[in-house]
Amino acid sequence: MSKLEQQRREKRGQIGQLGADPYGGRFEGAEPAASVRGRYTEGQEGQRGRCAGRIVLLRDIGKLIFMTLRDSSGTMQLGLSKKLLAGQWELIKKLDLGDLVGAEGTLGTTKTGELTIWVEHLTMLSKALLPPPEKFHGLADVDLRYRRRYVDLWANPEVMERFQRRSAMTASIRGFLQARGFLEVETPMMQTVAGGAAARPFITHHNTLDLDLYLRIAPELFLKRLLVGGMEKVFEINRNFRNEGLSTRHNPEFTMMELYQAYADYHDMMDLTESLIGHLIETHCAGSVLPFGEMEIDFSRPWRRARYADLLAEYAGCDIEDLPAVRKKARELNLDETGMDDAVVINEVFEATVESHLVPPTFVLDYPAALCPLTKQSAADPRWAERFELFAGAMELANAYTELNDPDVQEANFRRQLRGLSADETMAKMDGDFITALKYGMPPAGGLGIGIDRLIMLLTNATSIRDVILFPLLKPAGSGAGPEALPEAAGPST
RNA sequence: GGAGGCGUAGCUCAGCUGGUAGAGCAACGGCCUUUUAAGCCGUAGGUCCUGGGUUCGAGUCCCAGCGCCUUCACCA
Repeated sequence: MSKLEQQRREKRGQIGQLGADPYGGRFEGAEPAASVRGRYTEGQEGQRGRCAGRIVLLRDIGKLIFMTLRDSSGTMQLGLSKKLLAGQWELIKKLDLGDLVGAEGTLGTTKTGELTIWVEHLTMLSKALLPPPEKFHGLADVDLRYRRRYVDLWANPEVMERFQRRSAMTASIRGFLQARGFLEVETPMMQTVAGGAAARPFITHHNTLDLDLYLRIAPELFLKRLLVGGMEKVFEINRNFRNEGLSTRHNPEFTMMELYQAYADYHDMMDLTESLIGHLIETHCAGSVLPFGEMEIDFSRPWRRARYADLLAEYAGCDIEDLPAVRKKARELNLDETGMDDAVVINEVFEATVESHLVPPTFVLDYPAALCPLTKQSAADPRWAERFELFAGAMELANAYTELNDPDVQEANFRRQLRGLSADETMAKMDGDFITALKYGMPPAGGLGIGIDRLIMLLTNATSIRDVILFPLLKPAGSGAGPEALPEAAGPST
């Protein structure tokens, strides 16, 4: 145990001896600091304030102490005068940076104009045994910030603000969809067949049933069962799990919004996507041109809609129908195209040449049908699937299509995908019950998936997905994980 | 998994061609009733990520490992 912690433990004991509970209790009627600030009228006598929060700055001038209290809304200065608080002065002298306190008193300003609660009674709410990070630089070590997000959130106020904005934005998404008649549902996260996307799943096990289960990689096949069941507009916002590499754009568990609308198609989904994200930007962002790292992204509507084949011609310089030319381009890009399906080669070239250019929001539409086993082919030209992906900031943000509702074509697509692939790489595993559902008749429908974490990244200018996920996946730290590792505290599981 | 970078006091960081470990903040003692990164005087605080090796001598050089960051690979 560090010396600093020992000192704080001693103070905790002394606070108890002074008759105060170092861990406090119910503290009624605390008002957010920002709200007090908002209602304060200068010069008007008799205004009172009652706040609770963490001591983040402490200036002890002897018989007068100033503290800066932080709550989730902002900060409030406390002025503690020995004259006003003679009965509590010994207790007040035991307070440390990081402690949680409540305070009530009259509001006023200091001669430098800072709004201050001139405290008449102070309540001890919780003793911090560990010292907070440095007051000016905050917690800067990236590893520590993720591992101890509970410190990061108040040591770096912009972190708190970003997650508050994330919460407000997801609330807006729900409101937007509910206002349009979409029903929010929850479908299984543990599935016996991990379908609806091409990704390696996590495997878990149910003991009583002695059953291996997969954490879902997508909710798609269950949401479409609900279309069969008669829910005409459904959505789900929830976690997907993909057992793949980590990057600034990938976390193994991530939040996806998927929605399905009966009797619609991918053009409807494009319009819906544009108005949903446009609405979020209008509601939660300053203007429609947003900074993103080194980039600036102009979200002014309407957004560009470009055909996949046209973008390939524009940036790769080859005709999607001219397969030898596409393969030649692949070799120029150092892609090993031997043994690859034509459609896969095309997509590799697309990803290598086009995606990095898609900084302004761009709908890429009409994908090669072979890449889209769950998508309805274009009636006009079956080589293309009625699918789009939305890119912004050179990042894939959304994926949508006109849903395939022919059970026989769906089953054939599943079988084709299963062929020649190893079990853990299977692009879409056969889901017999899903085929059964389709045989009862699924309405023609448009479906849309939006990666919520990536959307929040773009709208809050976070270039790493870890900055929009409260607890991103990290390897367990070694012995240096924390001085507070308490192996003896591992009690029985609950 | 490959490549590059980083790991030093509770926190933020210095530490040169190898020569007994440094600062600021935080802490402790003292002074101070309008400070706001408060100020002044004094004191204390180290598994230099871990383990090997080279050397008279390693925070520094070499090897291996661990963790994080970036990037590539993987990735509907």
